[in-house]
Amino acid sequence: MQRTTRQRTAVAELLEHSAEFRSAQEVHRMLADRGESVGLATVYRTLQALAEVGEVDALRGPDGEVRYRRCDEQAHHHHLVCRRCGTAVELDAAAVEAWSGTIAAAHGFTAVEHTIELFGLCATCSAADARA
Amino acid sequence: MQRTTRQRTAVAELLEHSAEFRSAQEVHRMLADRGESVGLATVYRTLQALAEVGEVDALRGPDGEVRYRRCDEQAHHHHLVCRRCGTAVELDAAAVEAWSGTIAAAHGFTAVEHTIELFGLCATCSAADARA
DNA sequence: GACTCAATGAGAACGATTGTCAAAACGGCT
DNA sequence: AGCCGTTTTGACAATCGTTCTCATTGAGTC
Ligand SMILES: [Zn+2]
Ligand SMILES: [Zn+2]
Ligand SMILES: [Zn+2]
Ligand SMILES: [Zn+2]
Repeated sequence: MQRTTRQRTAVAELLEHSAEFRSAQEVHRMLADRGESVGLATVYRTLQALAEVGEVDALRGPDGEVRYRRCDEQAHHHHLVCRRCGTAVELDAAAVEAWSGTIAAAHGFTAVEHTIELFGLCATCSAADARA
Repeated sequence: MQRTTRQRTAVAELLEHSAEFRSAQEVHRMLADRGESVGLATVYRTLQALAEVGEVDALRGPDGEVRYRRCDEQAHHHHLVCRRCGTAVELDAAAVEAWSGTIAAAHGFTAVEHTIELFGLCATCSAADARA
């Protein structure tokens, strides 16, 4: 049976209060800074578990690192993510979904999945950039 | 100045005759098997260079590996890729392009880029799977 | 052929992620 | 509270893709 441990609680807690996408390494470091140190391997395991259950969303950034975040929307959706600070906007892309399904079928592909994410600089980070 | 070497020719040549997305590691192995051995570092450098110039398209598969392939379409486009054999279909997604641009602007994001790729099993691989 | 400088490649270094396994900690039970 | 079987943890090693280093090689030029 699934047990409730200090570590799992700490990780879930952190994501709960974070609006940005965070990598396992970041979570690990942030918890350490906060004095709630959790083993790196455990952070990875916990995040993956949460993602599998659908508790959190996972996506691979342009740099190849996988990032996680707890989304409001439970259903399938995509994101517009700030590549600087990780802030994300949840997108409902019904039109795009339909498009991908149709295209795939038209080419005889099965078991189709898709990766649709938008990366940019959020308003805040854009402003900061302009000032610099 | 850019020099023409046996290695660069070999890599370009291989991509030229391959319809599938190939990773650097795969290219390196394939060349070795074919007797045209090229250093791994060189393969990486060459593929990246080709990608930068737009000679080939690069995309990161679900497993995190970057794959390259020479596409017919020179303009910006996306793909429907077989996650088994790497075969790819080039997609013209004007509608999706417009969508991503509009969405991004609506949220105040700048310098927006997008990742839009579809992965599945091509007709051939689907059939092979069913038989097994 | 001689010279110069880009290119190569073997191997080390890297950074993210996964595997290992003995020790620590839950949770149910008494 | 104390026991116990099972789950979890975490320090550390191992993987894996990719990048870096730097001595050696070779393309292009005269
Ligand atoms: Zn930002
Ligand atoms: Zn979708
Ligand atoms: Zn296939
Ligand atoms: Zn596009």
